[in-house]
Amino acid sequence: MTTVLVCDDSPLVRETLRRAVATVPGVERVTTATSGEEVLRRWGAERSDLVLMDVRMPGLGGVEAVRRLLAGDPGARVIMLTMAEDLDGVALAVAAGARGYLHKDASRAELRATVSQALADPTWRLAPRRLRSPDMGVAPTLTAREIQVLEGMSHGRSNAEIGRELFLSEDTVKTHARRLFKKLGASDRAHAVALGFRWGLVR
Amino acid sequence: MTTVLVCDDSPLVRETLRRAVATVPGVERVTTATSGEEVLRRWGAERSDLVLMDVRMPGLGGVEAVRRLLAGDPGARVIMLTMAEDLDGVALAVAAGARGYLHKDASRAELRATVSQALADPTWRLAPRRLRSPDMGVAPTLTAREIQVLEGMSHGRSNAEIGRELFLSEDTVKTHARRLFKKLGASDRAHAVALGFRWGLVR
DNA sequence: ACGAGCATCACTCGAAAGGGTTACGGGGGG
DNA sequence: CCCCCCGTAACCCTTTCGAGTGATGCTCGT
Repeated sequence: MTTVLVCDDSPLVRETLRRAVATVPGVERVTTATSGEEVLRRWGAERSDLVLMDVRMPGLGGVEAVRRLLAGDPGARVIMLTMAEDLDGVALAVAAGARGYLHKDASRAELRATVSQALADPTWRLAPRRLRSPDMGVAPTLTAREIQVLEGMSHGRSNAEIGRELFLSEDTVKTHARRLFKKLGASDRAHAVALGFRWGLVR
Repeated sequence: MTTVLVCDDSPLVRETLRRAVATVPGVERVTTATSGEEVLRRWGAERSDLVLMDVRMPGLGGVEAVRRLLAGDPGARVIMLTMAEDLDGVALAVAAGARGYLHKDASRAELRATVSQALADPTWRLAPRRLRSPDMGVAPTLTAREIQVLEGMSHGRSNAEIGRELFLSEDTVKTHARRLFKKLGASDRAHAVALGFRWGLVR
């Protein structure tokens, strides 16, 4: 039973993809999920032969979802979907183990061809593109506090202001900041905010 | 001839929307565009009664597109489309003159109802939500240089590094930075990068 | 021809940020 | 039980930012 799982937070997009994938020869079942969390939750019970997942999703981003999925099941095949030229996100997802990516921009035919090929060849894999950092399998798993600090930064608040807001000392905020910089590989707060957006950690 | 213009950079989404809108009673023609630039370019030749436009588009963001469209034709009716909870973007778009917004998240029925209502009542307008800044009609029209500087920031580069990259003195970069901060209403580079992402100015 | 806006650069100054390091209590996993 | 990670906090020290101000040249539109 060849099953493909489509994961996208928008019902409109999800439905379109579901219908398109259903027409691929050999595909017998197309299931859908609305979030990375849902995919992970259901993976134990029902695995799929191929997962199409949006890079950009609220909550757990697509990149992080792939990472966790592959951590639990290294054999899972995932193709990332991307709206625009979200090269960073895609590169990171591929580095995290996604087999390839598709512009939603792709024509229906292109989409079907890619799905078809990925299903036919279990080892199929897009030639890795410019992956900025070779050891980029590491997860930017930020803690709750770190995300709060990152959000504060994305709203233009200084460390002192973030501290007041979260009832922390400025020094503590700086510690969280330093740690999240290291996790994200950011050189400063502006970079961290940018990476936060690209990873889907903040909006 | 009641015409609705659908603008989204993704063909898949665009087609889905086009088909959905076409089923709304009273709609006689649905045209599509793939970018804000295209909408503006074609507006002089062929106006539409209603525009559905994605907030998040490469190039000219949806927000800026609305602003420019309304600057040229204050009577234009625009409904913004948003993927996720891009509240900032939506708020800014509404402040810029969009009549309302739709989660792509919305059901087909909801979409049709909204389009129908907007067409029926030319004065229809969503109750303005939390618009963070009341005087937010101002455009974040960044110059090419300013965007280059903003992009540099989003890649974690210091002013000096951006200067070297663009063959400018650090002081010049700082001038561009200060100006773009003012335009965006940003308090620092991290905030500017965040706003850049929300406005769709950088990726 | 004039002003507006853009791009360029310089100088000062105070306020942040960021790196390094240390520390302590708590929770969870091996 | 011990170690690692998280959250909290502090200290030092250097670098960078960001605001303010002023100045010149260019181009475009009126």
